Amino acid sequence: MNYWLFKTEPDAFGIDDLASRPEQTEPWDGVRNYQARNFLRDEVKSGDLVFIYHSSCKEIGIAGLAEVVQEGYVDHSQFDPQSKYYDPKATLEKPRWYRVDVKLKQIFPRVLPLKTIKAMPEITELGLVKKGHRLSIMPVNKQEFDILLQRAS
DNA sequence: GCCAACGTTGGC
DNA sequence: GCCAACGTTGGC
Repeated sequence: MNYWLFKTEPDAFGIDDLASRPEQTEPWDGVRNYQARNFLRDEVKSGDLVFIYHSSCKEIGIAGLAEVVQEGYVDHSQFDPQSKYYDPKATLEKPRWYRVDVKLKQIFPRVLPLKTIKAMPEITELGLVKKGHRLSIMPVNKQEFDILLQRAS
């Protein structure tokens, strides 16, 4: 089992949107970054646990926990000219972009702020606190996942 | 394949 | 709105 952190902008789609339809799964689509794509296509597996991270908003930080319920499959928005995620270079034979479905597990009592995470001496490997912090899908190692989960709960 | 120019992300 | 830190594009 692997652990991940997915970013989202809550003004567009946040943890409350995940929560509003608890019986359904939500597609994590629109990821258009190759490194993140590789994770979604090859490494994110059913049953993996995912921190939901809110970015570009008032309360920046980890807002809750979700579980992967459908692992990597082709993101069809890449073929749709009407979609803002349309990619003219993608073809049905050679799709470029993939997505997964997740289901909400838990909303944390309060958002665990980025500031707090950065101040935690145990958290050194997490992509958020390292240089290349712009990736929208990033792995979290088990040790740091456990520490963050405990701190957030 | 190099790299300058340009675009995007995302915290502040 | 600023700007650092990337990622992507395209000419050569």
